[in-house]
Amino acid sequence: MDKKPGRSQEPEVRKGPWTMEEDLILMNYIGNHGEGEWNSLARSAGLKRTGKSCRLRWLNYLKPDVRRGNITAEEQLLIMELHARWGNRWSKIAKHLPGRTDNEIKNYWRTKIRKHIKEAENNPSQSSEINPEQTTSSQVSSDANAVEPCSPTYTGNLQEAWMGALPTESNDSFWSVEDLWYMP
DNA sequence: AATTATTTCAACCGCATCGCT
DNA sequence: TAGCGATGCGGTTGAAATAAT
Repeated sequence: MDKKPGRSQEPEVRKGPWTMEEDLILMNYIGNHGEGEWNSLARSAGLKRTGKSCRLRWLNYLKPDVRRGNITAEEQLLIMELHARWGNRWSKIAKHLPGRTDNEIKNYWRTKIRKHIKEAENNPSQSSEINPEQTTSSQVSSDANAVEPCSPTYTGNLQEAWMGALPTESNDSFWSVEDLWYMP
């Protein structure tokens, strides 16, 4: 797999949290060239990151149509329904939740829903709010069967795309992605 | 106010799959 | 068709944030 590109000199590879500067570089590069060919993208953009890392950062965080903020009750129901159907096929599930990433859904499941299941098991009388075994197919089944993933293709104007996709409750903590789009 | 425990989530890792030669 | 590189996916980790004591 991760083959060494050069035998003689090992390229420096950064790991860990992305800096604002790296985010900017990645966004600028993708804004100009589009996404894809992640390894060469990482090299050409001058990022000391692996292509994998760039892809993950873009898809899970920087991409304009990534929705941030709380999972809604509808989304939660949908996640439970789809998980009951497909199991841990997070990317498949994510395709039915526009703007949500597989990573986000996976994390959400592991933290919130599993916790509720555990609580429900310990306390069956209070388990009415969330019950993953009780699928609510009437609400979501038709939608789930129509597999129409939102198009990830590069449209050429990322900033417009981002503005259109801005969540209304985007008062998230720390510096946010929208801050980056307005940087010179 | 300080310390400890718990939760959250961004990012990494390894494996599987795909497409090209 | 085997070999190889690129990409995608799911599991896992660990640092930061938050809650509890």
